Amino acid sequence: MKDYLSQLNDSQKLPTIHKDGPVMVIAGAGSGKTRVLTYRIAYLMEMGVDPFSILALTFTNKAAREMKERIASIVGQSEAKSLWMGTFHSIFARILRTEAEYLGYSSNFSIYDTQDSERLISSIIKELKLDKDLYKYKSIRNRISSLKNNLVTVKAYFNNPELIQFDKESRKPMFGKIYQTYVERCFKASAMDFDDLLLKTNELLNKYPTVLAKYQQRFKYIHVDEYQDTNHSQYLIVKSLADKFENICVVGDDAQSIYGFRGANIENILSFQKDYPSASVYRLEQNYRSTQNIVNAANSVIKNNLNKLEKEVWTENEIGEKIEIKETISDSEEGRYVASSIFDAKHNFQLNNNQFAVLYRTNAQSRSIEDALRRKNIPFQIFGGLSFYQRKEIKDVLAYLRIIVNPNDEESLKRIINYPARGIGQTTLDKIQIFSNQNNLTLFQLIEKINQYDLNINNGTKQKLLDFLNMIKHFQILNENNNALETLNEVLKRIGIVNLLRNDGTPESISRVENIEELLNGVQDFIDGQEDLVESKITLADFLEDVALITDLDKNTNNEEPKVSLMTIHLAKGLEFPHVYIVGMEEDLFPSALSLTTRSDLEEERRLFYVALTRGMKKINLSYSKTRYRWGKLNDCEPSRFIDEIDEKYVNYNRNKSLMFNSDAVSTNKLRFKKPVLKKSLKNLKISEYKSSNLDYIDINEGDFIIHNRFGKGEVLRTEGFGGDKKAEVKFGNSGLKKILLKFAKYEKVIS
DNA sequence: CCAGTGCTGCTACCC
DNA sequence: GCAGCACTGG
Repeated sequence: MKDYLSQLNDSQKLPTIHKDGPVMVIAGAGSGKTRVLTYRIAYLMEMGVDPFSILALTFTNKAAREMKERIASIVGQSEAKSLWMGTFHSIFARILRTEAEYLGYSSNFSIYDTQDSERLISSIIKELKLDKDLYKYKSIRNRISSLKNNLVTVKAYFNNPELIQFDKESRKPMFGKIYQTYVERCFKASAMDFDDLLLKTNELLNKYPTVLAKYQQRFKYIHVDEYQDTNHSQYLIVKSLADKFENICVVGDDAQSIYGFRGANIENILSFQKDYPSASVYRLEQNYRSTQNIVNAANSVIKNNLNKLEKEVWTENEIGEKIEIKETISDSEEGRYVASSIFDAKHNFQLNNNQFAVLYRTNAQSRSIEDALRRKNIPFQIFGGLSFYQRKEIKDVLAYLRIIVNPNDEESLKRIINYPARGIGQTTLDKIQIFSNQNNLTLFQLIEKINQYDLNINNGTKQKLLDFLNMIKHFQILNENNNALETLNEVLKRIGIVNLLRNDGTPESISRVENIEELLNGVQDFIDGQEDLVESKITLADFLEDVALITDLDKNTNNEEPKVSLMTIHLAKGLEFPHVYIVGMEEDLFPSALSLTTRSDLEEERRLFYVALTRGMKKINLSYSKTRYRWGKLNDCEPSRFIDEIDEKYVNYNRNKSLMFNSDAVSTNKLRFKKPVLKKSLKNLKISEYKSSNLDYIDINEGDFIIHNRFGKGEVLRTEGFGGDKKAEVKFGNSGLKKILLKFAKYEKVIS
């Protein structure tokens, strides 16, 4: 039973069997920190600690699941099941549902995702008649988020002259009002955003000593993984929970702190010893993951940071291959380079696709890689970006489910009250929204009593509102007696969204139908995964909770064919791959242009590069391109400064070779701009300029044939107007008769 | 009321 | 390059 301890080296063993008191483990990349955490928890259980009193906070749900499985293999399935293990957000959402009443919430509260918050903020800005160019909803949301993560409530904000002054100076004096309205609206809708899950937990623990005592007593042993990435709000939660027993074990690596932008505070790890003077600090410095070349290269990079804990990561692994650096002339050539390099390595060394990962700084970069991999028939999987649950059709369907569980969920209601269209338009919506805000009713409550109020809405429309309401109520009753899958099926049948999309027939709507089918599978999977639950019925609320806090990494890919992984470096944290391609190694991209103003931001970018390098086990390929399309525009690029920071002993630099025999840049441009444009430098030409300089429309006349970029080939039946106003009525083979304004249309004339 | 179209602004990362 | 929004004519 105890032989798992023999799988640990001496420095891993010490924190593993250090049972009581505060423990900090500084764990270099690839040094086996997950192993320490897993075995430590297993060890505690063997020492007789009740699994119900062990809390482990991980960075992703996937990490929690995997850790649980490994613990289960040591101590047994049923014991491991009782552990409290998950992300901050999912653990505390669970606690908040149990204790919701303390905060004036009901336990069925909705969780607003970023988009829900943004939409709400947008509508508040509109409602307060503020200039939307000055009050940008995204930056307002970011500011609200960062205030919440620092526990600055609305009240605290208005008590703080400095904050108010700051917003005045940045010409947003009404920020406080927006913040206040936002918080009120969330509360009214019985909704919490992501930051609330932490903020309200703090509120719960601070204001209600009995609740605090209850959870302090329950969680006798607390573990926090990736401690360097906790923000102030998370830090305070952990601190108050651990205050009674001080059995707290945090694991992290300051060199891998990469979430400063969302409020993570690297100081949390740097000052652990101040918080717990009796803390034992252990260091894991032996890397088991990567070759010597990779470890040394990563060390040579991170050396450039000033703000760090001293440690030297080393390895006994083979020396390994040098890091390959490749220069390409365009982003599409970079894609082809990656694809053919993977192709060659696969065939030369008999490797599987899942041994490769392509990492990038921004999601937008995946495109050129995807194209190239597709052309080479290499299966791949993209993580992140627009995730499944953020797609429009999925959010629409989920909005119905959310309304069933929480009818006051305003963002969901606004989303679906007229989708699929049922004759409730903007005018009506405006009327009921204004009235509901003035009378402190939710939209749902207002519609219930719509006949009691004079809202200047005609009877036909009133009836439509009531029909909608009754449909939702019907779903609610249905949901009481059925499980999540049955309810979802009935909802889909009743709203007819699938047929609506099918009839549309466009490729997009077909893929939307597929996504909805996928959602059904997802519900089925969820139910299957919980079949051992005591209650036989899996409720919609359970499913929604899971969905709200799920991430792209969490999806189950076990039984599929092996694929190359594409993801941002942020997402790759904690993962490892034998072969890693880091693309887009260019100034202003990586390091990001926005990070260049302060030293600390630049250091965070460097840590990000450190994380990227240390994902690799066997081989790393870096690439940068001399030109790249960004925001639809071609830009010149310089190689990243980070390339030069790698000690040259560990690299092979493939510079400039491609320039001599590759005319890729020109051919790329030809592809992008279908017609040659004379006299203008191709490089800085915007697409929009090109569109408006479409001079061909003069030549189109009755009887001509054209090829339109969307409608395909068609015959011009007649024309009207002159010059820029000239329009043509065209009969298209596929799309029928269309009238197009020639100046703006994208088409070519067929020369017979 | 609503679908279709053109315009705008954005993108750095995520629970 | 694209999503989301505002505007317009039916």
